Amino acid sequence: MIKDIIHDHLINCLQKLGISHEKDFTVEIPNNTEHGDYSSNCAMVLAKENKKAPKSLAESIIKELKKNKNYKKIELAGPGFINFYLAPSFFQRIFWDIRESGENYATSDFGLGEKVLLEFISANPTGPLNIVSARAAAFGDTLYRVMKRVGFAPSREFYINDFGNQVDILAESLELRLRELQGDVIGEFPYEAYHGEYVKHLAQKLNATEGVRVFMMTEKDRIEHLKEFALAELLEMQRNSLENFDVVFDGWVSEKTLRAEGVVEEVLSYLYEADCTYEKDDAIWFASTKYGDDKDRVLMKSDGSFTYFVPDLAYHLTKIQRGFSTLIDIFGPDHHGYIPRLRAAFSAMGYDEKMLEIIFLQQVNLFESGERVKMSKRAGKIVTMDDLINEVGKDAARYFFIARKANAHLNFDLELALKQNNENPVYYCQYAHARICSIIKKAKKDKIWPKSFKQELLSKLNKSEELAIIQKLSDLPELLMLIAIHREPHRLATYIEELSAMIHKYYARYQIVSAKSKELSQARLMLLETTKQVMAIVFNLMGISAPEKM
RNA sequence: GCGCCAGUAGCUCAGCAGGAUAGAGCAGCAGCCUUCUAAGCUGCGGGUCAGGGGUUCGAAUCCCUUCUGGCGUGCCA
Repeated sequence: MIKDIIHDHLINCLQKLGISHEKDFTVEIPNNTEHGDYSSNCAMVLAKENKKAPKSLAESIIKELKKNKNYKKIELAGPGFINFYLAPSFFQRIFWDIRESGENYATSDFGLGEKVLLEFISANPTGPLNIVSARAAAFGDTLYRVMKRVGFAPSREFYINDFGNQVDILAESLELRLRELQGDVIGEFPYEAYHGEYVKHLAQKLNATEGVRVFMMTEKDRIEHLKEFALAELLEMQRNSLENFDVVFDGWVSEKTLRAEGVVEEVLSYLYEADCTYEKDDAIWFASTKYGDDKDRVLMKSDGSFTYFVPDLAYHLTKIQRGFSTLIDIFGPDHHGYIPRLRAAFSAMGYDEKMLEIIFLQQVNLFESGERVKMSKRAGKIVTMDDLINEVGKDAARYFFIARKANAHLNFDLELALKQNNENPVYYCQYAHARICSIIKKAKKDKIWPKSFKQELLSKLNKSEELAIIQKLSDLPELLMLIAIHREPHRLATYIEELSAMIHKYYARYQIVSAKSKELSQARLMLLETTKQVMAIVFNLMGISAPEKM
């Protein structure tokens, strides 16, 4: 990476000059192009420890730096910045490296194979996935893809909450719908029950295959049977929705199975050993306040059943037991009260709570015609993930979900996502890719596309727009590392928009295919071909398609 | 009340973990298709970075505080 190369040069010079460099300094791309291609603050940062004025320090560093031919110009500017203007040949060499890397460009072993578990969605299996789940799916999956590319060993998991109250209510709701179908008068549908149409559909399906036989079972067997049926159906439904969204999980972990395997008891015994449990009001409590929570939490309710917390904690324990050293939970906006107790339990069991990392996704508001679309889960009036994908398509949905940072509310404009014009950033970016494809097609038709691009063509790429595109391409490896470290996939969207803008402008300003000389055309085609490849890499990370034509 | 998150152009949002004159898209106005896709490009206007204090060479960015909005504060999940 260019920044690293410059940073290394600087360190070299500092050592040669005997300048102490305890403090870290940076090399960055200035936001003002008049400040060079790259800029370093090293003279200002190191001034104090060397007891020199920033400017005089900078002057001696620059004198030494100028011996290197990679730079066209090096300037001292402002309060002591060192600004670097790179020689075109330097950019051209960088570009050639990017080309040679091909599809492997911007892969690295940066993550050192660290096992990271990404848990996301983990919605109740009691209905279709909603749009917050869709956001979580896009976010989690893209983060996964980026982390994998830069050398982590990430894994995606979905925790199935297939035990307990909600599932019981689901079974009861199904039973009522079934009885309805068989002509029973059931009166008003209970408030707490699941009102969604999908329950009726399940009932119809079951009625068609099993009919009255369901009611010949004992009540206990019947409820179990209904539960199993509904869970299997709904899980399949959720899995399908996710597949349509190009999100595939590496593991689906069932709460019910965990309970059967005894992990829950294991967790309880650890908490008990840590001497942080007690009994009160017929319930068993976890003294989480000992570890920073603001109130103690119930582990076992007075009716003898566990709270949601205990099996979930057991699940987290299995993550550690399976060798994951970083556990990332991607939660919806309504769970942050839950974190202190999870952390407290980690501490109590002797694990470093820093292993546990929580990312909160804020809520999603749908807008249509400038009006907020109101949703009500209780009344079964929700816009589901499937609805959204059917309406705006996978590409637009994934793009818009990724384009916002996690902890910001997301206003999803349905009309905008549907627009096939310049107002819609998804199309803007995909169009840039399609444009390149069509230029390449034309070049092949006009027979100026070479069998292979010769390295000598590089010197033809010297327009400022061309060098800027190369610089942008060269940013990607570092960007992916930053995205992985800071868990910020939204930066992919910013990147692809900037790159796309550069391509559209380049297209408008320069003739590619019928440029004055064949060599010049080929040089530009070479640049575009590589840009296309880099764009495809980014689109793939975002899980959206890279269309050849639009 | 307490806790978490947010507040940047008319709107939707970036801002590279402290850098130089705060950016982009949309909306508004004015232009550009006999030429590789006009789903594009060019130009113009638009800001008390919610307010106030602090830290330092330097703050939208870090600390404190006030205000506004969202969410949470179950023996629900």
